[in-house]
Amino acid sequence: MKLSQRGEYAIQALLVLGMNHGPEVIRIKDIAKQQNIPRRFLEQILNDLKSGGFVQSRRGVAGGYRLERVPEEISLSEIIRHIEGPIESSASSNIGDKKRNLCSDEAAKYAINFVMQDVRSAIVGVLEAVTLSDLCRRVLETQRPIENSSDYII
Amino acid sequence: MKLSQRGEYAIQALLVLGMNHGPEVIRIKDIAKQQNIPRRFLEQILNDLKSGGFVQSRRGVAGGYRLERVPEEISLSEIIRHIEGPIESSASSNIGDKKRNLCSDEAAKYAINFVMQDVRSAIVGVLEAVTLSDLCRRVLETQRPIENSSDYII
DNA sequence: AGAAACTTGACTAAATTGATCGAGATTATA
DNA sequence: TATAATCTCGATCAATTTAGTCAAGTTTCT
Repeated sequence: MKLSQRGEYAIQALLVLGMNHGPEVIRIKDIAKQQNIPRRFLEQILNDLKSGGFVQSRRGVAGGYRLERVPEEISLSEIIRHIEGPIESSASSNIGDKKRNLCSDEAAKYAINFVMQDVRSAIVGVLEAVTLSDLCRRVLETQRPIENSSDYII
Repeated sequence: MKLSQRGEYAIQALLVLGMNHGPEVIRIKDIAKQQNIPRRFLEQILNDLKSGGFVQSRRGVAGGYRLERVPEEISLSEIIRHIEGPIESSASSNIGDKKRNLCSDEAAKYAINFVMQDVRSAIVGVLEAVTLSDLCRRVLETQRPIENSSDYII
């Protein structure tokens, strides 16, 4: 399971918007600079996120982007599903559930697909449980240095 | 998580060898025909599986392939890891565990990567638990029709 | 009016994937 | 020993996907 560059950029951008969640918008340029994402590419991605209902945009001079929903209600699975395409489905063959009279390659594919469904469920299970807000919290923890103990203040 | 064609073919081929596990070898040609896999492509794949220690080969007129290990001891995770490359790793960035003084794009990537590690663990967890022999059993169940009940025998 | 920003759709380049091919090496067997 | 059948190895090719760029447009603030 590898996240595409596009997917990673999308989450990074949402993370920036999540960290600065509020009424004001943030410019593409600033997100691109802060996260080191090619600006033109990011334009595409944000546009895509907009059509997915994740962000709102404002045009014109004071324009930019903001989240359309609160970070607590955006799960990673939604984001990835929208950017990378459906995680589940991709049922390699369109063998329904008949489970009978399959020639041997169909039988093999069916068995393989069965396991892959379990894999996909496991993936979704993890991603479903993580929200944008969870990610933001983790970023905060990461960025904020020690500051809690063992600093000798005379 | 999508299995590449190559990966699916590899498992199909191993499945054929697993279903016919024994001292005799099976020809590429037959596997290709039975599973409807392009022969030349399958040659590549079986060669790769050989270098991975999954199958043995015999050259010459009565040549072919057989499993190198018993199907009970070959897990899907091993197969996929060998064919598709490492599932875990792929740590997008080489940020160790320092977790301090990261600029904001590194902090974001770090947080994302953290979740993706969970995803990979979940994937491996599922695949680790399924052996080639499990898959063979499922194929048998699929292929063998009803025959157990509700067939009125006068 | 003009500058700053998002919007849209086409376009290109590089990487990956799926597949094919030819020539070689090995081995049973007639 | 000749030969046909089979695996082996490396190159090559075409299609697809991915990453990224660009130009021309629309909107909005001042």
